[in-house]
Amino acid sequence: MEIVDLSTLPDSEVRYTEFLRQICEKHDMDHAAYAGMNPAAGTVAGFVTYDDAWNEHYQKQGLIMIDPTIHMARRSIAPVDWSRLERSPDFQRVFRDAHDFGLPSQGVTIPIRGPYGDIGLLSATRNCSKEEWRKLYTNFIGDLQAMAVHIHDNVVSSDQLTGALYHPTLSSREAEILQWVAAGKSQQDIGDILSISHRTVEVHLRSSREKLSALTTPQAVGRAIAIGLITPG
Amino acid sequence: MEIVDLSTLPDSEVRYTEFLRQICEKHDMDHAAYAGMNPAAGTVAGFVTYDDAWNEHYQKQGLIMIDPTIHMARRSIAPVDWSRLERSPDFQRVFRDAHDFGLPSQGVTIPIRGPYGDIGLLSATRNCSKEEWRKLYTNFIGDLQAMAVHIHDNVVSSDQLTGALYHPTLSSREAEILQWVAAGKSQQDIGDILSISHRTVEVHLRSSREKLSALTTPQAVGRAIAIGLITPG
DNA sequence: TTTTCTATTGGGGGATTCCCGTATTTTGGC
DNA sequence: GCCAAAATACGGGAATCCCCCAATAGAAAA
Repeated sequence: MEIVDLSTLPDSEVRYTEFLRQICEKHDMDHAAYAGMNPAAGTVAGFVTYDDAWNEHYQKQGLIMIDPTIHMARRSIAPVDWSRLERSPDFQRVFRDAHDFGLPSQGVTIPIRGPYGDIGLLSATRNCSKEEWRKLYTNFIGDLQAMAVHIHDNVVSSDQLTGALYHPTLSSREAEILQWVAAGKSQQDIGDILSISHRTVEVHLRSSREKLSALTTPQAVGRAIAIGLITPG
Repeated sequence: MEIVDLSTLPDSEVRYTEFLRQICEKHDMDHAAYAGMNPAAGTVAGFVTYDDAWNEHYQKQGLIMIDPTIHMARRSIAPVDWSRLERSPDFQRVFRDAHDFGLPSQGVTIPIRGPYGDIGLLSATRNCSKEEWRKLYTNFIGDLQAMAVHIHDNVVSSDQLTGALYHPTLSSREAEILQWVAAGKSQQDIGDILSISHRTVEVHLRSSREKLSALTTPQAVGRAIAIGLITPG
Protein backbone atom coordinates (compact mmCIF):
# COMPACT_ATOMS: atom_id res chain seq x y z
CA MET A 1 0.00 0.00 0.00
CA GLU A 2 1.24 3.40 -0.89
CA ILE A 3 -0.10 6.67 0.25
CA VAL A 4 0.44 9.42 -2.23
CA ASP A 5 1.58 12.44 -0.32
CA LEU A 6 -0.92 15.08 -1.25
CA SER A 7 1.24 17.95 -0.12
CA THR A 8 3.76 17.22 -2.84
CA LEU A 9 1.26 17.51 -5.63
CA PRO A 10 0.77 20.83 -7.37
CA ASP A 11 -2.71 22.24 -7.62
CA SER A 12 -5.33 21.60 -4.97
CA GLU A 13 -8.57 21.10 -6.87
CA VAL A 14 -6.94 18.77 -9.33
CA ARG A 15 -4.81 16.82 -6.93
CA TYR A 16 -7.67 16.05 -4.58
CA THR A 17 -9.93 14.68 -7.27
CA GLU A 18 -6.97 12.77 -8.63
CA PHE A 19 -6.40 11.36 -5.17
CA LEU A 20 -10.01 10.25 -5.01
CA ARG A 21 -9.64 8.60 -8.38
CA GLN A 22 -6.65 6.67 -7.11
CA ILE A 23 -8.65 5.45 -4.16
CA CYS A 24 -11.32 4.18 -6.55
CA GLU A 25 -8.78 2.37 -8.61
CA LYS A 26 -7.06 0.71 -5.72
CA HIS A 27 -10.22 -0.67 -4.19
CA ASP A 28 -12.31 -1.15 -7.30
CA MET A 29 -14.72 1.54 -6.33
CA ASP A 30 -17.01 3.27 -8.76
CA HIS A 31 -16.85 6.67 -7.18
CA ALA A 32 -15.39 8.55 -4.25
CA ALA A 33 -16.27 11.91 -2.76
CA TYR A 34 -14.87 14.14 -0.10
CA ALA A 35 -16.60 17.00 1.69
CA GLY A 36 -14.75 19.10 4.22
CA MET A 37 -16.47 21.58 6.47
CA ASN A 38 -14.55 24.22 8.32
CA PRO A 39 -16.84 26.07 10.71
CA ALA A 40 -14.13 28.61 11.51
CA ALA A 41 -13.83 29.93 8.02
CA GLY A 42 -17.40 28.94 7.23
CA THR A 43 -16.10 27.18 4.18
CA VAL A 44 -17.09 23.91 2.60
CA ALA A 45 -14.74 22.14 0.26
CA GLY A 46 -15.93 19.33 -1.95
CA PHE A 47 -14.21 17.03 -4.37
CA VAL A 48 -15.95 14.25 -6.25
CA THR A 49 -15.46 11.80 -9.07
CA TYR A 50 -19.12 11.91 -10.02
CA ASP A 51 -20.32 13.19 -13.36
CA ASP A 52 -21.09 16.85 -13.60
CA ALA A 53 -24.70 16.03 -14.40
CA TRP A 54 -25.20 14.39 -11.03
CA ASN A 55 -23.34 17.13 -9.21
CA GLU A 56 -25.56 19.74 -10.76
CA HIS A 57 -28.69 17.79 -9.95
CA TYR A 58 -27.50 17.23 -6.39
CA GLN A 59 -26.84 20.91 -5.92
CA LYS A 60 -29.93 22.11 -7.70
CA GLN A 61 -32.32 19.86 -5.80
CA GLY A 62 -30.68 20.75 -2.51
CA LEU A 63 -30.14 17.07 -1.82
CA ILE A 64 -27.31 17.93 0.53
CA MET A 65 -29.90 19.16 2.98
CA ILE A 66 -31.62 15.80 3.24
CA ASP A 67 -28.81 13.41 2.31
CA PRO A 68 -28.93 10.93 5.20
CA THR A 69 -25.40 9.68 4.61
CA ILE A 70 -24.12 13.13 5.50
CA HIS A 71 -26.40 13.64 8.47
CA MET A 72 -25.58 10.26 9.89
CA ALA A 73 -21.84 10.50 9.35
CA ARG A 74 -21.73 13.96 10.91
CA ARG A 75 -22.91 12.45 14.15
CA SER A 76 -20.98 9.24 14.05
CA ILE A 77 -17.52 8.19 15.04
CA ALA A 78 -17.39 5.02 13.05
CA PRO A 79 -17.81 4.69 9.29
CA VAL A 80 -21.43 4.68 8.16
CA ASP A 81 -22.36 1.84 5.84
CA TRP A 82 -25.15 3.15 3.68
CA SER A 83 -27.04 -0.10 4.00
CA ARG A 84 -27.88 0.98 7.53
CA LEU A 85 -29.89 3.86 6.11
CA GLU A 86 -31.84 2.02 3.47
CA ARG A 87 -35.16 2.33 5.18
CA SER A 88 -34.95 6.07 5.63
CA PRO A 89 -37.38 7.98 3.37
CA ASP A 90 -34.71 10.58 2.66
CA PHE A 91 -32.35 7.84 1.60
CA GLN A 92 -34.83 6.52 -0.89
CA ARG A 93 -35.49 10.01 -2.15
CA VAL A 94 -31.80 10.73 -2.74
CA PHE A 95 -30.83 7.37 -4.13
CA ARG A 96 -33.79 7.04 -6.42
CA ASP A 97 -32.43 10.14 -8.07
CA ALA A 98 -28.92 8.75 -7.91
CA HIS A 99 -30.02 5.57 -9.58
CA ASP A 100 -31.37 7.60 -12.50
CA PHE A 101 -27.87 8.92 -12.95
CA GLY A 102 -26.42 5.45 -12.89
CA LEU A 103 -24.99 5.62 -9.41
CA PRO A 104 -24.99 2.64 -7.08
CA SER A 105 -26.74 2.84 -3.75
CA GLN A 106 -24.08 0.86 -2.00
CA GLY A 107 -21.35 2.72 -0.24
CA VAL A 108 -19.78 3.95 2.95
CA THR A 109 -19.07 7.33 4.45
CA ILE A 110 -16.18 7.88 6.82
CA PRO A 111 -16.28 10.86 9.15
CA ILE A 112 -13.04 12.50 10.25
CA ARG A 113 -12.88 15.25 12.82
CA GLY A 114 -10.12 17.68 13.52
CA PRO A 115 -9.48 19.38 16.83
CA TYR A 116 -11.11 22.61 15.69
CA GLY A 117 -14.60 21.46 14.91
CA ASP A 118 -13.73 20.74 11.32
CA ILE A 119 -15.33 17.70 9.77
CA GLY A 120 -14.36 15.74 6.71
CA LEU A 121 -16.50 13.09 5.05
CA LEU A 122 -15.01 10.59 2.65
CA SER A 123 -17.51 8.47 0.75
CA ALA A 124 -16.93 5.59 -1.60
CA THR A 125 -19.43 3.66 -3.67
CA ARG A 126 -19.31 0.37 -5.51
CA ASN A 127 -21.84 -1.47 -7.55
CA CYS A 128 -21.79 -5.11 -6.48
CA SER A 129 -23.78 -7.68 -4.58
CA LYS A 130 -24.37 -7.23 -0.91
CA GLU A 131 -22.41 -10.33 -0.10
CA GLU A 132 -19.43 -9.15 -2.05
CA TRP A 133 -19.63 -5.74 -0.44
CA ARG A 134 -19.73 -7.26 3.01
CA LYS A 135 -16.79 -9.47 2.22
CA LEU A 136 -14.67 -6.65 0.89
CA TYR A 137 -15.69 -4.20 3.57
CA THR A 138 -13.28 -5.27 6.28
CA ASN A 139 -10.48 -5.27 3.75
CA PHE A 140 -10.73 -1.74 2.50
CA ILE A 141 -12.22 0.04 5.50
CA GLY A 142 -8.90 0.47 7.28
CA ASP A 143 -7.24 1.84 4.22
CA LEU A 144 -10.13 4.18 3.50
CA GLN A 145 -9.88 5.39 7.06
CA ALA A 146 -6.25 6.28 6.54
CA MET A 147 -7.08 7.95 3.23
CA ALA A 148 -9.81 9.99 4.85
CA VAL A 149 -7.42 11.21 7.51
CA HIS A 150 -4.84 12.03 4.91
CA ILE A 151 -7.07 14.07 2.66
CA HIS A 152 -8.80 15.87 5.49
CA ASP A 153 -5.54 16.74 7.16
CA ASN A 154 -4.29 18.24 3.93
CA VAL A 155 -7.44 20.16 3.14
CA VAL A 156 -7.80 21.82 6.51
CA SER A 157 -4.16 22.60 7.05
CA SER A 158 -3.90 24.30 3.71
CA ASP A 159 -7.13 26.09 4.40
CA GLN A 160 -6.37 27.11 7.95
CA LEU A 161 -2.86 28.19 7.19
CA THR A 162 -4.12 30.69 4.69
CA GLY A 163 -6.97 31.62 6.95
CA ALA A 164 -4.75 31.95 9.98
CA LEU A 165 -3.41 35.24 8.75
CA TYR A 166 -6.86 36.72 8.84
CA HIS A 167 -7.56 35.48 12.29
CA PRO A 168 -6.70 37.40 15.40
CA THR A 169 -4.29 36.23 18.02
CA LEU A 170 -5.07 36.43 21.69
CA SER A 171 -2.44 37.14 24.29
CA SER A 172 -1.66 34.16 26.46
CA ARG A 173 -3.55 35.71 29.32
CA GLU A 174 -6.57 36.39 27.18
CA ALA A 175 -6.63 32.88 25.77
CA GLU A 176 -6.16 31.46 29.24
CA ILE A 177 -9.08 33.38 30.62
CA LEU A 178 -11.32 32.72 27.63
CA GLN A 179 -10.53 29.03 28.03
CA TRP A 180 -11.75 29.14 31.60
CA VAL A 181 -14.89 30.93 30.49
CA ALA A 182 -15.48 28.21 27.93
CA ALA A 183 -15.11 25.73 30.78
CA GLY A 184 -18.04 27.35 32.52
CA LYS A 185 -16.21 29.44 35.11
CA SER A 186 -17.48 32.81 36.25
CA GLN A 187 -15.25 35.87 36.24
CA GLN A 188 -14.97 35.65 40.01
CA ASP A 189 -13.98 31.98 39.79
CA ILE A 190 -11.32 32.77 37.25
CA GLY A 191 -9.99 35.61 39.36
CA ASP A 192 -9.65 33.21 42.28
CA ILE A 193 -8.03 30.55 40.11
CA LEU A 194 -5.49 32.96 38.68
CA SER A 195 -5.15 34.94 41.91
CA ILE A 196 -6.15 38.22 40.32
CA SER A 197 -9.10 40.53 40.68
CA HIS A 198 -12.26 39.60 38.85
CA ARG A 199 -12.14 43.12 37.44
CA THR A 200 -8.94 42.28 35.72
CA VAL A 201 -10.46 39.14 34.33
CA GLU A 202 -13.19 41.21 32.79
CA VAL A 203 -10.74 43.54 31.08
CA HIS A 204 -8.96 40.63 29.44
CA LEU A 205 -12.29 39.27 28.40
CA ARG A 206 -13.19 42.62 26.91
CA SER A 207 -10.05 42.81 24.84
CA SER A 208 -10.67 39.24 23.74
CA ARG A 209 -14.09 40.27 22.53
CA GLU A 210 -12.64 43.23 20.69
CA LYS A 211 -9.96 41.17 19.01
CA LEU A 212 -12.56 38.66 17.90
CA SER A 213 -14.95 41.42 16.87
CA ALA A 214 -17.51 39.84 19.12
CA LEU A 215 -20.38 41.71 20.68
CA THR A 216 -20.72 39.36 23.62
CA THR A 217 -18.65 36.84 25.51
CA PRO A 218 -20.67 33.86 24.28
CA GLN A 219 -20.04 34.99 20.72
CA ALA A 220 -16.35 35.39 21.48
CA VAL A 221 -16.17 31.90 22.95
CA GLY A 222 -17.96 30.47 19.95
CA ARG A 223 -15.59 32.14 17.54
CA ALA A 224 -12.49 31.27 19.52
CA ILE A 225 -13.51 27.62 19.52
CA ALA A 226 -14.39 27.65 15.85
CA ILE A 227 -11.08 29.28 15.04
CA GLY A 228 -9.23 26.92 17.31
CA LEU A 229 -7.80 29.46 19.72
CA ILE A 230 -9.34 27.53 22.60
CA THR A 231 -11.03 24.18 23.04
CA PRO A 232 -14.57 23.56 24.22
CA GLY A 233 -14.49 23.00 27.96
CA MET B 1 -8.71 -9.35 9.00
CA GLU B 2 -11.28 -9.78 11.65
CA ILE B 3 -12.50 -7.19 14.06
CA VAL B 4 -13.69 -8.58 17.32
CA ASP B 5 -16.95 -6.90 18.13
CA LEU B 6 -16.34 -5.34 21.50
CA SER B 7 -19.99 -4.98 22.33
CA THR B 8 -20.43 -8.74 22.44
CA LEU B 9 -17.75 -9.32 25.03
CA PRO B 10 -18.66 -9.48 28.70
CA ASP B 11 -16.98 -7.10 31.05
CA SER B 12 -15.75 -3.72 29.92
CA GLU B 13 -12.43 -3.32 31.71
CA VAL B 14 -11.35 -6.80 30.74
CA ARG B 15 -12.59 -6.80 27.20
CA TYR B 16 -10.89 -3.57 26.31
CA THR B 17 -7.49 -4.63 27.55
CA GLU B 18 -8.05 -7.95 25.86
CA PHE B 19 -8.82 -6.08 22.66
CA LEU B 20 -5.60 -4.13 23.00
CA ARG B 21 -3.72 -7.35 23.51
CA GLN B 22 -5.17 -8.74 20.31
CA ILE B 23 -4.03 -5.67 18.45
CA CYS B 24 -0.52 -6.25 19.77
CA GLU B 25 -0.57 -9.83 18.65
CA LYS B 26 -1.85 -9.15 15.20
CA HIS B 27 0.73 -6.50 14.44
CA ASP B 28 3.60 -7.76 16.53
CA MET B 29 3.41 -4.81 18.85
CA ASP B 30 4.90 -4.82 22.31
CA HIS B 31 2.21 -2.73 23.92
CA ALA B 32 -0.96 -0.85 23.18
CA ALA B 33 -2.82 1.75 25.17
CA TYR B 34 -6.07 3.59 24.86
CA ALA B 35 -7.12 6.79 26.58
CA GLY B 36 -10.55 8.27 26.09
CA MET B 37 -11.37 11.75 27.23
CA ASN B 38 -14.78 13.26 27.49
CA PRO B 39 -14.33 16.97 28.17
CA ALA B 40 -18.03 17.50 28.68
CA ALA B 41 -18.37 14.90 31.40
CA GLY B 42 -14.82 15.40 32.63
CA THR B 43 -14.22 11.69 32.51
CA VAL B 44 -11.12 9.87 31.37
CA ALA B 45 -11.05 6.17 30.58
CA GLY B 46 -7.79 4.34 30.12
CA PHE B 47 -6.82 0.81 29.18
CA VAL B 48 -3.27 -0.39 28.76
CA THR B 49 -1.21 -3.51 28.34
CA TYR B 50 1.72 -2.03 30.24
CA ASP B 51 2.97 -3.47 33.49
CA ASP B 52 1.40 -2.15 36.64
CA ALA B 53 4.77 -0.84 37.75
CA TRP B 54 4.96 1.51 34.80
CA ASN B 55 1.35 2.56 35.18
CA GLU B 56 1.92 3.46 38.78
CA HIS B 57 5.07 5.36 37.99
CA TYR B 58 3.33 7.18 35.14
CA GLN B 59 0.46 8.20 37.39
CA LYS B 60 2.60 9.04 40.38
CA GLN B 61 5.01 11.24 38.48
CA GLY B 62 2.18 12.97 36.70
CA LEU B 63 3.76 12.13 33.40
CA ILE B 64 0.42 12.47 31.70
CA MET B 65 0.71 16.20 32.17
CA ILE B 66 3.88 16.46 30.14
CA ASP B 67 3.62 13.42 27.85
CA PRO B 68 4.20 14.98 24.44
CA THR B 69 2.62 12.09 22.57
CA ILE B 70 -0.67 12.97 24.19
CA HIS B 71 -0.34 16.70 23.72
CA MET B 72 0.58 16.33 20.11
CA ALA B 73 -2.07 13.79 19.27
CA ARG B 74 -4.74 15.87 20.94
CA ARG B 75 -4.11 18.59 18.41
CA SER B 76 -3.58 16.45 15.40
CA ILE B 77 -5.82 14.88 12.84
CA ALA B 78 -3.36 12.36 11.53
CA PRO B 79 -1.54 9.68 13.52
CA VAL B 80 1.47 10.97 15.42
CA ASP B 81 4.64 8.98 14.94
CA TRP B 82 6.64 9.38 18.11
CA SER B 83 9.83 9.84 16.16
CA ARG B 84 8.57 13.31 15.32
CA LEU B 85 8.80 14.24 18.98
CA GLU B 86 12.22 12.92 19.79
CA ARG B 87 13.83 16.27 20.24
CA SER B 88 11.29 17.53 22.73
CA PRO B 89 12.67 17.77 26.28
CA ASP B 90 9.43 16.39 27.67
CA PHE B 91 9.74 13.41 25.37
CA GLN B 92 13.18 12.64 26.67
CA ARG B 93 11.99 13.04 30.22
CA VAL B 94 9.10 10.63 29.77
CA PHE B 95 10.91 8.05 27.68
CA ARG B 96 14.03 8.00 29.79
CA ASP B 97 11.74 6.81 32.54
CA ALA B 98 9.98 4.46 30.16
CA HIS B 99 13.25 2.94 29.12
CA ASP B 100 14.00 2.11 32.74
CA PHE B 101 10.82 0.07 32.73
CA GLY B 102 11.83 -1.73 29.58
CA LEU B 103 9.51 0.10 27.26
CA PRO B 104 10.49 1.02 23.72
CA SER B 105 10.50 4.63 22.61
CA GLN B 106 9.15 3.80 19.21
CA GLY B 107 5.46 4.06 18.63
CA VAL B 108 2.51 5.86 17.22
CA THR B 109 -0.56 7.54 18.66
CA ILE B 110 -3.79 7.78 16.73
CA PRO B 111 -6.31 10.45 17.69
CA ILE B 112 -10.00 9.85 17.16
CA ARG B 113 -12.60 12.51 17.74
CA GLY B 114 -16.30 12.12 18.21
CA PRO B 115 -18.86 14.74 17.35
CA TYR B 116 -19.18 15.95 20.92
CA GLY B 117 -15.65 16.95 21.78
CA ASP B 118 -14.70 13.49 22.97
CA ILE B 119 -11.22 12.35 22.10
CA GLY B 120 -9.74 8.88 22.01
CA LEU B 121 -6.05 8.14 21.74
CA LEU B 122 -4.82 4.73 20.69
CA SER B 123 -1.10 4.17 21.05
CA ALA B 124 1.01 1.22 20.00
CA THR B 125 4.68 0.58 20.61
CA ARG B 126 7.16 -1.84 19.14
CA ASN B 127 10.81 -2.40 19.78
CA CYS B 128 12.57 -2.65 16.44
CA SER B 129 14.87 -0.79 14.14
CA LYS B 130 13.78 2.46 12.63
CA GLU B 131 13.93 0.99 9.17
CA GLU B 132 11.73 -1.89 10.12
CA TRP B 133 9.28 0.42 11.82
CA ARG B 134 9.05 2.63 8.78
CA LYS B 135 8.53 -0.34 6.54
CA LEU B 136 5.76 -1.79 8.65
CA TYR B 137 4.13 1.55 9.33
CA THR B 138 2.05 1.85 6.16
CA ASN B 139 0.90 -1.71 6.62
CA PHE B 140 -0.58 -1.48 10.06
CA ILE B 141 -1.59 2.18 10.22
CA GLY B 142 -4.85 1.66 8.37
CA ASP B 143 -5.83 -1.23 10.55
CA LEU B 144 -4.86 0.62 13.70
CA GLN B 145 -6.99 3.51 12.53
CA ALA B 146 -9.99 1.22 12.23
CA MET B 147 -9.21 -0.31 15.62
CA ALA B 148 -8.99 3.11 17.20
CA VAL B 149 -12.38 4.06 15.81
CA HIS B 150 -13.84 0.80 16.98
CA ILE B 151 -12.63 1.01 20.56
CA HIS B 152 -13.44 4.68 20.93
CA ASP B 153 -16.91 4.23 19.56
CA ASN B 154 -17.52 1.46 22.05
CA VAL B 155 -16.10 3.24 25.04
CA VAL B 156 -17.98 6.41 24.37
CA SER B 157 -21.34 4.82 23.79
CA SER B 158 -21.00 2.59 26.84
CA ASP B 159 -20.12 5.49 29.08
CA GLN B 160 -23.41 6.43 30.64
CA LEU B 161 -22.63 10.03 31.30
CA THR B 162 -21.40 10.35 27.78
CA GLY B 163 -24.31 8.39 26.45
CA ALA B 164 -26.63 10.93 27.90
CA LEU B 165 -24.59 13.78 26.49
CA TYR B 166 -24.17 12.00 23.26
CA HIS B 167 -27.57 12.64 21.91
CA PRO B 168 -28.37 16.08 23.17
CA THR B 169 -31.18 17.45 21.13
CA LEU B 170 -32.28 21.02 21.52
CA SER B 171 -35.80 21.99 20.70
CA SER B 172 -36.09 24.15 17.64
CA ARG B 173 -36.76 27.17 19.80
CA GLU B 174 -33.75 26.47 21.98
CA ALA B 175 -31.42 26.03 19.03
CA GLU B 176 -32.84 29.14 17.42
CA ILE B 177 -32.21 31.22 20.51
CA LEU B 178 -28.77 29.75 21.16
CA GLN B 179 -27.89 30.57 17.58
CA TRP B 180 -28.83 34.19 18.15
CA VAL B 181 -26.76 34.23 21.32
CA ALA B 182 -23.80 32.91 19.35
CA ALA B 183 -24.42 35.74 16.92
CA GLY B 184 -23.86 38.22 19.75
CA LYS B 185 -27.44 39.17 20.52
CA SER B 186 -28.60 39.96 24.05
CA GLN B 187 -31.61 38.27 25.55
CA GLN B 188 -33.60 41.47 25.08
CA ASP B 189 -32.58 41.65 21.43
CA ILE B 190 -33.63 38.08 20.86
CA GLY B 191 -36.93 38.67 22.59
CA ASP B 192 -37.58 41.58 20.23
CA ILE B 193 -36.53 39.56 17.21
CA LEU B 194 -38.76 36.65 18.09
CA SER B 195 -41.50 38.85 19.54
CA ILE B 196 -41.42 37.17 22.94
CA SER B 197 -40.42 38.31 26.39
CA HIS B 198 -36.74 38.37 27.21
CA ARG B 199 -37.72 36.33 30.25
CA THR B 200 -38.85 33.55 27.98
CA VAL B 201 -35.66 33.76 26.04
CA GLU B 202 -33.77 33.18 29.27
CA VAL B 203 -35.81 30.09 30.06
CA HIS B 204 -34.97 28.49 26.74
CA LEU B 205 -31.38 29.41 27.29
CA ARG B 206 -31.46 27.77 30.69
CA SER B 207 -32.87 24.52 29.35
CA SER B 208 -30.26 24.63 26.61
CA ARG B 209 -27.56 24.88 29.26
CA GLU B 210 -29.04 21.98 31.14
CA LYS B 211 -29.27 19.78 28.08
CA LEU B 212 -25.68 20.53 27.25
CA SER B 213 -24.61 20.08 30.87
CA ALA B 214 -23.13 23.54 30.71
CA LEU B 215 -22.64 25.76 33.73
CA THR B 216 -22.79 29.00 31.79
CA THR B 217 -24.13 30.28 28.51
CA PRO B 218 -20.69 30.79 27.00
CA GLN B 219 -19.87 27.18 27.78
CA ALA B 220 -23.16 26.08 26.24
CA VAL B 221 -22.46 28.06 23.09
CA GLY B 222 -18.98 26.59 22.86
CA ARG B 223 -20.27 23.07 23.20
CA ALA B 224 -23.15 23.59 20.83
CA ILE B 225 -20.72 24.83 18.23
CA ALA B 226 -18.27 22.04 18.89
CA ILE B 227 -21.12 19.56 18.56
CA GLY B 228 -22.44 21.17 15.47
CA LEU B 229 -25.87 22.06 16.80
CA ILE B 230 -25.31 25.67 15.86
CA THR B 231 -22.76 27.57 13.84
CA PRO B 232 -20.48 30.35 15.07
CA GLY B 233 -22.12 33.68 14.37
C1' DT C 1 16.47 58.67 25.51
C1' DT C 2 11.88 59.63 24.87
C1' DT C 3 7.67 58.32 23.09
C1' DT C 4 4.19 55.20 22.09
C1' DC C 5 1.88 51.18 22.26
C1' DT C 6 0.34 47.00 24.43
C1' DA C 7 -0.40 43.87 28.27
C1' DT C 8 -1.56 43.92 32.65
C1' DT C 9 -4.09 45.32 36.99
C1' DG C 10 -7.88 47.81 39.51
C1' DG C 11 -12.79 50.48 40.86
C1' DG C 12 -17.90 52.36 40.46
C1' DG C 13 -22.20 51.81 38.65
C1' DG C 14 -25.62 50.67 35.25
C1' DA C 15 -27.07 46.87 32.23
C1' DT C 16 -27.63 42.12 31.68
C1' DT C 17 -28.04 37.64 32.98
C1' DC C 18 -29.47 34.08 36.04
C1' DC C 19 -32.25 31.62 39.79
C1' DC C 20 -36.53 31.44 41.95
C1' DG C 21 -41.24 31.09 41.13
C1' DT C 22 -46.05 30.30 37.97
C1' DA C 23 -49.06 29.08 33.90
C1' DT C 24 -50.59 27.37 29.28
C1' DT C 25 -49.88 24.44 25.28
C1' DT C 26 -47.89 20.43 22.92
C1' DT C 27 -46.02 15.93 22.75
C1' DG C 28 -45.68 11.16 23.71
C1' DG C 29 -46.71 6.88 26.17
C1' DC C 30 -50.21 3.70 28.16
C1' DG D 1 -58.85 9.32 26.28
C1' DC D 2 -55.72 10.33 30.03
C1' DC D 3 -51.73 11.48 32.36
C1' DA D 4 -46.75 12.70 32.46
C1' DA D 5 -43.28 15.15 30.50
C1' DA D 6 -41.57 18.51 27.73
C1' DA D 7 -41.97 22.92 25.31
C1' DT D 8 -43.51 27.44 25.49
C1' DA D 9 -44.42 31.78 27.87
C1' DC D 10 -43.96 35.45 31.69
C1' DG D 11 -42.17 38.08 36.16
C1' DG D 12 -39.36 39.58 40.69
C1' DG D 13 -35.13 39.98 42.68
C1' DA D 14 -30.31 38.60 43.38
C1' DA D 15 -25.99 37.74 41.13
C1' DT D 16 -23.10 38.63 37.46
C1' DC D 17 -21.35 40.88 33.69
C1' DC D 18 -20.03 44.86 30.98
C1' DC D 19 -18.93 49.88 30.07
C1' DC D 20 -17.03 53.95 31.86
C1' DC D 21 -12.87 55.53 34.28
C1' DA D 22 -7.51 55.29 35.69
C1' DA D 23 -2.68 53.36 36.45
C1' DT D 24 1.78 50.74 35.97
C1' DA D 25 5.42 47.79 33.62
C1' DG D 26 7.62 46.46 29.62
C1' DA D 27 8.46 46.36 24.66
C1' DA D 28 8.85 48.55 20.37
C1' DA D 29 9.45 52.58 17.76
C1' DA D 30 11.02 57.31 17.27
